[in-house]
Amino acid sequence: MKKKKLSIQIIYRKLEYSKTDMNCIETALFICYCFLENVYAESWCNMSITIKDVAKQANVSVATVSRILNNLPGYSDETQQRVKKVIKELGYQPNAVARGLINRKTKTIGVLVPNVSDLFASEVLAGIEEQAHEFGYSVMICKTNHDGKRTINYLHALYEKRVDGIIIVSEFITLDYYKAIETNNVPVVLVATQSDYPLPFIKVDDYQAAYDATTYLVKKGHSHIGMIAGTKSDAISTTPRVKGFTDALNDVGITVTNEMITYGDFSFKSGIEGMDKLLKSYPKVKAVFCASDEMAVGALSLLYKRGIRVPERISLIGYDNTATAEKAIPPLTTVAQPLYKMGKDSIQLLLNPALKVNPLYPHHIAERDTVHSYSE
Amino acid sequence: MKKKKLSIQIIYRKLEYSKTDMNCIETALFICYCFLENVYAESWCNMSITIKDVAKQANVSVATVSRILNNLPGYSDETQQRVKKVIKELGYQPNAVARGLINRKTKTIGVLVPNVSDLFASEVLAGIEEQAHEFGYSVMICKTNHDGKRTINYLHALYEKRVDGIIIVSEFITLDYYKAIETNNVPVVLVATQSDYPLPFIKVDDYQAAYDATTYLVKKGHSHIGMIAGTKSDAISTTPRVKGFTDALNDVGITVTNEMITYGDFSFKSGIEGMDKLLKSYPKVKAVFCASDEMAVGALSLLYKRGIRVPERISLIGYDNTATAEKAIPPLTTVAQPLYKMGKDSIQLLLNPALKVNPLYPHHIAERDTVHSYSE
DNA sequence: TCCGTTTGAGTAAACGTTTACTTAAACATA
DNA sequence: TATGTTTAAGTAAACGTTTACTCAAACGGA
Repeated sequence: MKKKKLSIQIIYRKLEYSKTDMNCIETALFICYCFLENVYAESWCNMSITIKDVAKQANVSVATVSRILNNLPGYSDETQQRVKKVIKELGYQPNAVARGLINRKTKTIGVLVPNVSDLFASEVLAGIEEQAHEFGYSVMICKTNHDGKRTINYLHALYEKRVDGIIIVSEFITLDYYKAIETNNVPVVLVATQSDYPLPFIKVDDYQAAYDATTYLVKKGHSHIGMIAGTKSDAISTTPRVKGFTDALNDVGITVTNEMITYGDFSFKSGIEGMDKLLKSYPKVKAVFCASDEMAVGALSLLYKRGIRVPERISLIGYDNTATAEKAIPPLTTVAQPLYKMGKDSIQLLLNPALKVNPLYPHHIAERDTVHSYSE
Repeated sequence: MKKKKLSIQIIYRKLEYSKTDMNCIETALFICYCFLENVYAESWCNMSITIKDVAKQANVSVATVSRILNNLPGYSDETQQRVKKVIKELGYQPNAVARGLINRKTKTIGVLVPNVSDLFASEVLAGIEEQAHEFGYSVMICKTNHDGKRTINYLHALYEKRVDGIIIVSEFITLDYYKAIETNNVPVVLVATQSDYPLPFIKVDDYQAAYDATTYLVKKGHSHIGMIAGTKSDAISTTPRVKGFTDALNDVGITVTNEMITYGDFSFKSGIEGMDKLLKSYPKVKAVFCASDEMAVGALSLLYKRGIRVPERISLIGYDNTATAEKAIPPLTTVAQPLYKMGKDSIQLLLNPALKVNPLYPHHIAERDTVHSYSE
């Protein structure tokens, strides 16, 4: 224990600095104690075992230990054995923070996602996590709640933490976001969204998928088809789907009117409301294309409550093929997106930008029991 | 561009080192180029703006800049203004890695969770993320898949990354895990699980909750009650619930036999199978207590397929009150756990271990439409 | 034998912060 | 006028790695 007189000035500074510490009161008291006892002890810092300790114990330089840890050449078998033994004995764990500082690589990637607790996002997330783990990366999640300010904050936090890449799921890229992305040159990949700014992305062809879903209904003999679309202002997930729906019907000679489309926000609740509105605005409706499984299940719920049989009276087709779809009663026919795979692949693309893949992922219709067929 | 002759030795070493690099081929080629051109350029390291640049630009020392950044005293208003202006102009972003190295705090916490894509875990996760964000922490997710080896790997990875705390959700703590937890002195909080090892936790009283759910059915006039339990070996989530179920029936004079209980794994599919088995082993069954909402929905599905009306013929009560419950048809009566709040509070407990809260969180029965009442 | 290469190391300078300690000037008090 | 305190800084040493460069010994070929 080193002894040293602490001057008033130093005590003052110490107290000021200690304010930034979480356990400020304890620290302050400890410092006061040190002052009174005229003792300056560094005993409160609990050092963990570093590469230096290993080096000392094994009688080699830190460079050698580092080389052994990183499988670089430059040591004899004997040295290696000795060092590895010491590492095990001391229970040495390398400090990834120090490593990150010098390597400028943190082996960490950040994920921005509107919501963690919905099945769409969490399925993508599961894929992301899986692939990241396989590549030895950790993933930081940031729940944006579709809040612009929050998103920008997260973006900055991720840059400060020096993540090696960022994945943005289902989020519209504003100019602000893009500016932040552009200035920090950290790779970004978009999943289930797309931007006019030049950013790599992975998503399904929403227009085509909507077109196909609608055509599917037509092929099953439907002609009075309505749509419960997503958030009206959403240029990524609503506009193309509405257009796909409209075009598909136009192409078979059906004119789409306003009464046939209602807008929600992709949620269960908005599915209930949307179905209710649709029933009023378009009473002849026999089949409904819902822009999300959640809304489809909401619709299902309302129809059940009203005693309207699905698919006998009204057919329903969803979008996403989340876990909800197969668990619905009756099981929901829906447009399937390969969410898990999209998540996995986004990591691949992020870590290997050279990899030029087709950003448009294949969709298909998962046929279950909510679409009635008149065709045979 | 500095010029310098590269010796063969150095080239050799450089090439060896570059193997550790992701883009090894490019690096190697670049080095070869340098060799051929007899040029040694450091141009490939893209430096970002550091505190030194700010200091230089503002004509102060780095210490002053640091103090300003951290709101510590020791500078005039004028200096502060000048420095802040420079910070903005240069777009300086502090390096959290360097900060973490010296502070031994990374403002990051790790979350171990069996699965990200189920509603139970993701609801807890949402709470965790929310509270962490409010406290200025980032969260790293680790999907364990209930795999012991993978979990240990994650634990080590988190320690290497020097997270400030770890939250473990729904995972049984093996001796191995505990050893890892014990040696690294990083705080840990358990959510929706519990251990014989002395670790703080937050969960619902499973025994009592199961007891209450069963009693609820009894009070509604049921006497032929079955149970679809979880994984048989699960001492945390199955044993107490089975015991609660058994005790509740015993207490009203009903003897519980093996045929009245079937075991699954909490999943939708196992709910289907469980219901099927139960129907055979205990044909008189009129009400079923399911140990998860997923299984309850599975049961619902099977009953629907068989044309068995819920709740008229068979009543169902679930467990968890995940989002599935309210979206089921009919909406599922279930035992509600405050998952989101448990997630939020786990962060509070982690960051403030002094906080001595009751680890047993309140449950209640969310009454919906799957339990028939004979009582009036 | 001489010279170039390989092997098995070591030394020390980064990486970008924070902060302990120092210092000079200004201010306050007796 | 001394003396002590406060203010507004600066200097330099950490933090725990990686790695550029150095070096001596061993080796190999002509």
